Amino acid sequence: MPAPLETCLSDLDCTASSSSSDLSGFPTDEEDCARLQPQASASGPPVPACRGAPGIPGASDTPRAQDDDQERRRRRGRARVRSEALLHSLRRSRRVKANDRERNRMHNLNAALDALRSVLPSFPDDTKLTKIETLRFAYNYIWALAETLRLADQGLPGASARERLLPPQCAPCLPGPPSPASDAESWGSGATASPCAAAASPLSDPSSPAASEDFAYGPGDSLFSFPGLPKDLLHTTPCFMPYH
DNA sequence: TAGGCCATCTGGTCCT
DNA sequence: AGGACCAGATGGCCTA
Repeated sequence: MPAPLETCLSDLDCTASSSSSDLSGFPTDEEDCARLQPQASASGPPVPACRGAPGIPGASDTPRAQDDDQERRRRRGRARVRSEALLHSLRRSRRVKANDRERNRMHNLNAALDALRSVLPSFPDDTKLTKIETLRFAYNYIWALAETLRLADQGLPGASARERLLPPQCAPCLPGPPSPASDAESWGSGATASPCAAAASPLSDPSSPAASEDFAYGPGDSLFSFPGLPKDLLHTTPCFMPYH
């Protein structure tokens, strides 16, 4: 949305240039004051003395004096425009700097999100998790990995903990190292694309993120999106749920 | 065309 | 004072 900024800056440039450069050939305000009000400069700063010019006795008595009066008024106007432009310019430059920092900050934040996406199970090339999906997915992914470790530590006999933890159709949902081919298929871009969405399992662990009101099970469409997801729907996706 | 997502700008607030 | 952080506003792009 560069237009407003550019417009603003160009406006500023116009204002600043028209006020700081002497287009009409008149001297600066300070010069005006020093020259036109020598009696005032002795008792105070030139500019305030100039502001008081209309109150000077006999200032508008003659046509010549009236011209001078008008001229002073014009110069005061130009001085005010100049000082306002200066202030505006200062604020403007600070704003531009702040905008730049903010942009950079958001870029860093996005880079961090990209880094997070890169360590999550991969998706088809043309699907990119949104920011909120990335965060929710990461939360659940971490929870699932931790749960896997926890149950594995309990020393389940026979099949591996991974196989014990998940129904066969959900095994791909807990990937080891991200494998684009298989994980892309298993995660898919929507709930219906994932085999995990087909099976049902009771939600038995209240500490599961799946039990939280604010988290989804993973990426994709309706099944994965909170809030407002019906509780019974929450219980239909076994992925990342404790499974016994 | 409506809705979702995103980038950017902006002003306010807090912190150093 | 200046920077970081935050939330609201706005407009562009994309998709169903």
